[in-house]
Formats: sequence, structure tokens, C-alpha cells
Amino acid sequence: MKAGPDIAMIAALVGDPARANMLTALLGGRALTASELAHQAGITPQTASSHLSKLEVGGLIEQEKQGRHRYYRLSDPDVAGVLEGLAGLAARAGHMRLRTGPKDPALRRARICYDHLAGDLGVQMLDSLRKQRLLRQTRQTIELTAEGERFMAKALQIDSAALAHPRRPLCKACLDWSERRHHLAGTLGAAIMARFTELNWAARDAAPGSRVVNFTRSGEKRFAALFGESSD
Amino acid sequence: MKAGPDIAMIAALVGDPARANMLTALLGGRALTASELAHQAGITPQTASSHLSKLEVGGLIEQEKQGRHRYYRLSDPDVAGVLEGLAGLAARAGHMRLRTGPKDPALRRARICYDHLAGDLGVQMLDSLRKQRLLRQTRQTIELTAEGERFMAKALQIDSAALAHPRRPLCKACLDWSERRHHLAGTLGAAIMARFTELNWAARDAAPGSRVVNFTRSGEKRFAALFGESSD
DNA sequence: TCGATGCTTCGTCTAACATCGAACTATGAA
DNA sequence: TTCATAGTTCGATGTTAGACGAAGCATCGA
Repeated sequence: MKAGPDIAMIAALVGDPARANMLTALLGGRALTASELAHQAGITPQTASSHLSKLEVGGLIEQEKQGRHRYYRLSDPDVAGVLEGLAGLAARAGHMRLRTGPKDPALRRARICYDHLAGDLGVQMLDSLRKQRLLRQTRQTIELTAEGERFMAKALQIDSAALAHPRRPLCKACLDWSERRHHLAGTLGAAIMARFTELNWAARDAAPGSRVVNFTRSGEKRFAALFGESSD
Repeated sequence: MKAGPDIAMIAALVGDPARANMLTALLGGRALTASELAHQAGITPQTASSHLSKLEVGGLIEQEKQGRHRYYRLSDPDVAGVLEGLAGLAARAGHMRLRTGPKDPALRRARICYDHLAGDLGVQMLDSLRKQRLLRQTRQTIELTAEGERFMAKALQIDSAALAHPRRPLCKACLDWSERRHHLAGTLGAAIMARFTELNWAARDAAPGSRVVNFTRSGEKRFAALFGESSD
């Protein structure tokens, strides 16, 4: 009677709080060790080991052995997309995690969403790019304008033509759970975030599993000069 | 420490097989009664009632009272999108439901994906539209060409300009779990499917919860004339 | 070779939750 | 009113799977 993919199996994998915590940590885009993930999820290593093997046979994560460490990462950007989608549904329904800590405001201001910038600043950047007509957005489908290509090359030394990828779009709208609006994903979004890091405008929070992005003082100024309210 | 949306809660809702069955049935886009959903999931009405209330407080489905019936539907196209995403992940990992029935081949050939055409024919249509240069697809972002607009108006009497929607894109690539390739979603995909039905080219299978789409003999011919292999 | 560290496997315990029978409410038909 | 149908609530039951302690491999450094 019932045919088709077993979505319950995959959803059940994500449905356990401990596993969801680990997956959320991996949404940071970094590969993390089993111990780090156990710590993130607040469980013992042996419990984490069990969870990780389940996630792996489920195809959600991949493993890479390196010495006596085992590094885990999300197996695919598609996985990240589904996780963000779930986060969007949860945020809309108002089901937020209860214990929001001191990092929460920082997380809302700027954070990594897999490999690109999210949070208040991420949304602000996409808004600004649109208002400056550097991007053309026709509801979820986004294109870089000719002017936008020049801007990327000049202001950020990003060769957008070189960012073509067989599986990922150049620009993509990604729903932001904290702002409930879109920010910029895709290879361009990732390249911009990488450039911010290279230029020392911003850095990932040191704590493993943290998705907070801290802007330096000068980085914040330069960001504002390019994407600030004034240029809206 | 951990902030953000509670994705585990939402995923756990989908993670129960009975609830996943109901949600999959609702992916058909029709509103179904509690009894029908119970039957679909193979559980008793009282169990279904419990599940349905959980899905409702979780924001995944909505309820509409009509006499002594209660009709349930997915609360949002976004929910459908996440469910399809989960199906994609499950299909890729090879986790298919075991008991595949006689309907399975029909389901793979043509089925409803929320409100648009999926399966072999759905993928074939998107391929053909692309090869005829009626759509321009730059990886996941799809646009209708000027020629495509004329085609829609002439061949299917669809005014694509009238399909603009504040929340949904006109064209969207949706991953097809049976073909593991994309088919056409978005308001245009929905409008085309609706037109197929109006023209009696195809009809939804009568059984409640079924997602099978049956093409009529003449409908199949006309579909092939527009999107068939020959026109590739 | 030895110990320390990272991770896994095994066994057991426990708590959560899906399930159903029975009883109750609400709507519609006669 | 009375009966039938649709659906819910309650309580009892049973299974599942998540948790950790203890022990076992594997890898690194000395």
C-alpha cells in the first residue's frame, strides 16, 4: 500500500534531542570529533557513539578517521537545507529551545549557517545588496546583476564567474530563523563569508560547535560602509 | 548554551511512522478527514486523534470543522517542502518503505507532489521545457523565458504573469525521490497540473490519500506532443 | 613495551510514548 | 426524541530506545 521513501526513519533520526544537537553543531560547517559532539549534546561518549553510527547509516553525516580522532561532518549541503527547513518550521510554530544562554543575542546578530552568514547582519546584507540593485531577487530565485559582479570584484575581490558549481547555485535565499526573513546562501554567500574571515573583518567563535560570528571593530565599520543602513 | 529553534521537536513529530503516513497522505494536497487519515496510517481513530492533535499544536497541519467531520491539511507549502526534502534524503540513503504494493509503478510514473506533477512524467516535462528553451535553469533557480511565457499562454492558456504570489516562487525545482532528479514546482507547476485536470488530460486517483495521477488516453497523447521524447 | 587517550561494544536499567478498549461529546438523520 | 456516526478523552498496557557503567580495541607518544 504505502510506497515511497521512508521519511519517518530519517525524521526520527533528527527527532532525538541529542542527535539534533549534534546535527545543529555540524550545521556550523566544520567537521567535529565524536568527543566534541558528545560534549555539545551533553551526553557521554558511549551514548554519542551510538547516535553517530545511527546518523551515519542514515546517510546524514560522514566520518573521516584521522589518527585516533574521528571527524564527522554533514554528508551534504542538502542535509543542511533540510535541517534549516525544520528550523524554519519550528521557529514559525514558536517552538524554541528553552535554555537560551548569554550567547543568544550574539547568535541572533551574526552566525554561520553551514558556510555563509546568517542572523541580523546576514539579512541586512541581502537587503542592502538588493536595494543597491547588485542582486535581482524574484522570490527565492536570486541573480547577480552585471553591476553586482563588478561590485564583488572591486569591493571584495570575488570573481563570481569562478564560483560556478555543478551542484550548488551561485545565489540562493535561505530562510533565517531568528529574523524570519531571507539571507544569502549559495556559493556566493559562502565566498563572501570566507572573504570576511580572510580580511579579518570577522571570525568564528573559538568554542567548538559554536555558530557565533564575531566581527572586529574595523570589520564592522567596513561591513557597514558596504551594507549599512545608510546605503539602503 | 543551546539556543535556536527546537528542530528535534518538529522532526520527532514527523519521525513516528503513523504520523509520517498521515503527513504523506496529506502531501496529496487534499484535505482529509480524521478517519481517512487513521485508515491511511493503519491505526485506530483514537490513536489517530492523539497524533493529529500533536501535529496541530506542532504547526504542521491545520484543521477545519465541517459538520461532524474534521478536515485536516498541511498548514503550509513550506511544510510540504520540508517533507519532500526528507523524502529526498531517505531515497538517497536507500531507505525505502518495504511493502511496495501494486500502486507503486503508477506512483513512480505520475503522482501529485502537494499540488504539482511529480514522477517520471513530471521530470520528463521539466526536461522538455528546458530543452525547448522555454525555461532557463541555472541550478535550482528557474525562470520562464519570454518564449516560455508565450508557450504557456498558447498551448495551455496559462497567464504566467497572473501567477505571481507574495510567498511562493513562480518556478521552483523540487527533488523527485523516485527519479532522483528535479521536477517543476512553484505556482507555475501547480497551474499546469490544474490545467491538466481541467482539460481532462489527467485525474487524481479516486482513493483518498492516493497520490497517483492517471492520464487519459488522449491526455497522454497531448502531453507527449508537448513534452514527449520526440520534442527533446 | 607501556600507558594515556579516543572511541566502540556490551549489558542493563529506566522512562517515554504509541496503542487500544471503554466511555463520553457533538453533529446529523429519522 | 432517538439512534447512528465522527471524533475525543481517559486509563491501562507494552514495547522501544536512550542512557550510562564497565570492558574492549585502536592509535599515539615515550
